[in-house]
Amino acid sequence: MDFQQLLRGAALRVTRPRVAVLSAVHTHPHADTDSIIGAVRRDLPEVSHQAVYNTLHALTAARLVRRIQPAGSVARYEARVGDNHHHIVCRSCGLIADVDCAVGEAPCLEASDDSGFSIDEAEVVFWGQCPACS
Amino acid sequence: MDFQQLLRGAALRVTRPRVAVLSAVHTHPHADTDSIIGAVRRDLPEVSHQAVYNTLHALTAARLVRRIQPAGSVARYEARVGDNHHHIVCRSCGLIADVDCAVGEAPCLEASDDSGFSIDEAEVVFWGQCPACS
DNA sequence: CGCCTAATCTTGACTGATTCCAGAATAGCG
DNA sequence: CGCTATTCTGGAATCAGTCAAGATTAGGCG
Repeated sequence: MDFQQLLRGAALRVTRPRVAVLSAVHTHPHADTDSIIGAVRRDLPEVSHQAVYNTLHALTAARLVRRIQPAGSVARYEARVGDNHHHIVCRSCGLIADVDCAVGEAPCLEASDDSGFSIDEAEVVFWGQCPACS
Repeated sequence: MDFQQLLRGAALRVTRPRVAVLSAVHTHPHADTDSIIGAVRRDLPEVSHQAVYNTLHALTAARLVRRIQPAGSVARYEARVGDNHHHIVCRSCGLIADVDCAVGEAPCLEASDDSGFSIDEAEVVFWGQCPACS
């Protein structure tokens, strides 16, 4: 995966921290910011946490990563973008798994009554117990 | 609405803070903890924030209220329980509206592949712009 | 190739929601 | 009415995330 190319394609400057963050998100799907900082520092021990926060925001805005945040969790990031898939979260250990969207493009569901809102996305989170916890 | 009865029915002790919190959640759907503290203190100016946090947890565990927390938001609470409805959240102002679930009982959706999880709930959050913001 | 400037990064303080804790108050049983 | 476990108060602590100022650097331009 050519991360430099991905960054350039999104009109983002190529810096070591950014490449490392993008790489870490690809390597660790659903990781929280702290884990990403840890992963990045294995390559670049000097990166500040602020640089990682900045980068994650920039990458999210550029749609190179997606931010997910199940209720009660800190922010997590994944590199799988553009396919509108959903997630299963384990109530016990917090493990997150991907679920393909059976319906297709976002928004994949119609609201029964949209209260006048213009809807652009339907986010689905399944809750339950993972195999290890049940 | 007889809040004392609701509390007793859930085997919870009836205290002034609890009645006030339960009442506030009924009166202010989707309110965050701070708003609830404010509403409660209109009746009981001396209530500690900790009592409100404790009570909200107890009420949530007893299923007398439901906790919702769209990504990027603080915890919010609503008294509408047991009907598995969903929510629309405005990306601009954070306004939340209820959406009836078209499908029925929880979990109202099947995951295409559950990865071995046992699923008990499918939470749907629609994202868009509310009438005022669009 | 090297300069220049805006974008990015480092450092460190700060915020705000939530939790933790110890001691005082109280609901509700007997 | 008194007892005890539960709940409440007050205050400190935690933790993710943000803010801000000054140093560094990517990448366009000559």
